Amino acid sequence: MSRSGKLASQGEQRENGRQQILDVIRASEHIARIDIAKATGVSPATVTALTSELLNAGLICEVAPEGNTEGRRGRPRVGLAIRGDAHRIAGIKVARRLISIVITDFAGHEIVHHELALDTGRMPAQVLAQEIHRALKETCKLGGFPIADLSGVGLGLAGMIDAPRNFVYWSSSLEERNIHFAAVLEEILPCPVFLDNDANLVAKAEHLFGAGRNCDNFIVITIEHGVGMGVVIDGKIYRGTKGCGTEFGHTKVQLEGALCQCGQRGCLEAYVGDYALLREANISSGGERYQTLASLFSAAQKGDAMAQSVLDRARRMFALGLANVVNIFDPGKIILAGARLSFDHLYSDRVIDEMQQWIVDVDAPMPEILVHDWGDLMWAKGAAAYAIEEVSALTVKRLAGAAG
Amino acid sequence: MSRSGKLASQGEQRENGRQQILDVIRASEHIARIDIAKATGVSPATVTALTSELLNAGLICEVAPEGNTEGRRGRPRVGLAIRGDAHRIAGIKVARRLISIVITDFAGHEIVHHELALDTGRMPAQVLAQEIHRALKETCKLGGFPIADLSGVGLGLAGMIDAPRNFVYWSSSLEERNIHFAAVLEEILPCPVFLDNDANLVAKAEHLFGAGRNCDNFIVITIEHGVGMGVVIDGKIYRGTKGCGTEFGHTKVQLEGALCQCGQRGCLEAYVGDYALLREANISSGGERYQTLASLFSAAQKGDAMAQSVLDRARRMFALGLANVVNIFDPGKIILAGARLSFDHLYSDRVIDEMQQWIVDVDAPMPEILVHDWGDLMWAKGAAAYAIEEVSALTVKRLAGAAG
DNA sequence: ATATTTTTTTTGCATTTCAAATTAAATCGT
DNA sequence: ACGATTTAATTTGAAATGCAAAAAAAATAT
Repeated sequence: MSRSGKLASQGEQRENGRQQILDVIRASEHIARIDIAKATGVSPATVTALTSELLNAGLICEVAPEGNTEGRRGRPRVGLAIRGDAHRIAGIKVARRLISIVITDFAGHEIVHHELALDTGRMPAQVLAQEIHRALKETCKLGGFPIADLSGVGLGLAGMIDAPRNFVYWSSSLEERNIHFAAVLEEILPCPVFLDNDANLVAKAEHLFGAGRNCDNFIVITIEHGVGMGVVIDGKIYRGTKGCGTEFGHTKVQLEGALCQCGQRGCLEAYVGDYALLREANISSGGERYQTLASLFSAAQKGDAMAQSVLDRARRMFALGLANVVNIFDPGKIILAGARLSFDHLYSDRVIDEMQQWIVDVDAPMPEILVHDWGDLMWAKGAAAYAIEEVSALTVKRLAGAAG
Repeated sequence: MSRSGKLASQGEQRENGRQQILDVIRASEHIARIDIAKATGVSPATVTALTSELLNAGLICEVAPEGNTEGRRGRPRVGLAIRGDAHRIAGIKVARRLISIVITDFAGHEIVHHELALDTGRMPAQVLAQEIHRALKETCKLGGFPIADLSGVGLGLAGMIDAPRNFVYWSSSLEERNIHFAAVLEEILPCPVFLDNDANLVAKAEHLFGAGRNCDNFIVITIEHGVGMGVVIDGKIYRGTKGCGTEFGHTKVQLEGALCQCGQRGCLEAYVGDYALLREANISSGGERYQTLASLFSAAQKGDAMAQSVLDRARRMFALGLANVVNIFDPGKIILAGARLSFDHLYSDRVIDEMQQWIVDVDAPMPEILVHDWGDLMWAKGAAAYAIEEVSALTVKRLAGAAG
């Protein structure tokens, strides 16, 4: 039922207002109170009241008015911005044999980053927690502040994760299944830990700081070892009922198709993932000719028909998967995120053309499709973005409790 | 951004409260004020205030307290229910050569229904509007009241429809493309018209009156001539950015696959739709052996290997499509809606088993999958459900404007 | 009859938002 | 230079709204 909002009790309402204004400020670097009022529909009087609370709490600060201050009549507008010093936030991504960490301020600006090799890919929760703790301490040392300064840690793991519950169904980095890993970490870290699937984290980062900044309905496709998807609907990550969300990489694109690393058959990932490409190419060539994607690409460019056909199939399968996503979600925007190198073969005009041909046709423009190349720290930054949002919410909530 | 609600201005807030309470009452036939308070978290004082407004407006009425009134101490609870007399609502479904109409009261109880043949399947908007007007007048006559008594009309069309804008991109019943068909109808009808895709309407009906009554996250799959899907997320129909939503039937399940009536290849519908089954069976048997689905089914039951294989493939494709929906949406419940007969072959333990095998695995229960057989009037009832909800919202909004 | 229990309504208060008025801080015009 | 004008931010006062607590209502239990 319920077409629009619920009735909110006074406290909640105020909390919502504060959070909403904080969000608007974060979405635009600098913004004057009058523009906050216009953007939110809240009256200027209320904006003044709410922003002064946020100022008091130290979450935002006044800055010089934006750009063309000259030539404007009237009282000059005062810019408001997130106060970076308010909090230090860590974002952590645990990959197969690597921990990447970014520490940012509350405005999302990077303070320091660090990477650390892991001996093994999969380990017990206690051990991984210790490794993370160690890596985090090292990173803080690099930044020149104690670990106790951190207000929150965001952590991205590959696997099936119920983020609202901070619960890991399964992760390729952990030996245990069904474990509250955030709780394990919180025992040795001095601040709250927020856990999520890595594709969702990238979506969060795009929404807070990236190509989705002024868009509340979009989809992020991540291509790394596997294929992931993060779905933002009405400004929120869509996670489904179990909280573990949207398994684009394991949607089936072929009945009884290729074997996937998840053990099932016909998964999209089993056609477009890097391991899948190499496997297919080596089977077709009857040997171990290709050790890296790069060698496969160059063979194709040199005209090797077999290499071309392997990449070709991957491209078409990817276009098909994307078309299905468009047919099902009708998103406003699709962001392909990842290290450009690893999916150059999957992003070309031919993919777009093929995809278009499979999209149910209406007389309306196709969703915008764009590539956002973040580099190696993409995942860690996403984790930081998530933690920033959660710490924001916590702080605002605490504000609501304390101040009147 | 914005994790939870927005700040609502006073009027909106009250409107939300009224709407929320009306929704709770509708969801439970009878309910006492104290239980509304418990269900919504609103204080009893406010529930009294809001319900008295709704009573004054004539939208709800007091009824005898529910069941076991004996043996309970204390002041007896007074049941509240939707006042059926408040409005008369029509739900209309235009199928290929048939208009079905249901007229219900405001509580969703059927008053009268009627069906009318159409000479042609596709026609100009003006002509279809006249036909609908005529059919509606006849139906009202059957019910013994003038057409002017109607407060709202819900209309379901097959095709691509942007419901919030009441806009038809394309419909198999209309010659025109890109037309505001609701506006055409409203010129000759005495009440507002609400237009939607038929699968969404069924989802709305399930949510208001059916198997989704106490569930805010579920998916409805409809199987008729084609295959449709309605997605309910957080209690609202998900429609995507163009408003034309979720084209499950045209997701691609096979690269370069079977030809679909939409002109594209590999659509799910082209494997499981009734026309697709007959086509495939007749091609395989090299003739025109099967005129109806029933004959194909009976051939399969008698052991005809070819017929079995056609049905078998449909079943597996359907399981694959369902699995993808589960992998992508992770819904709490899946409702297969339609005339049972037409998809008995698609609903069996084997489908569930195959589907399960393709669902990404977590240690959590599968979504509940259930069949809801509505009979022929399913679509029209769905249209009525939609109109009831919209008329509710309009009335509550008007209340907010008028009363204080 | 009186006490007890439970639901509903009333009362009074605290909060909150907004419109309108006011103040603040700049440029424009002469 | 100095008032007029313009625009932004703040203050003020009024209206609304939701809730806790108290009161009233309506039943059963003793």
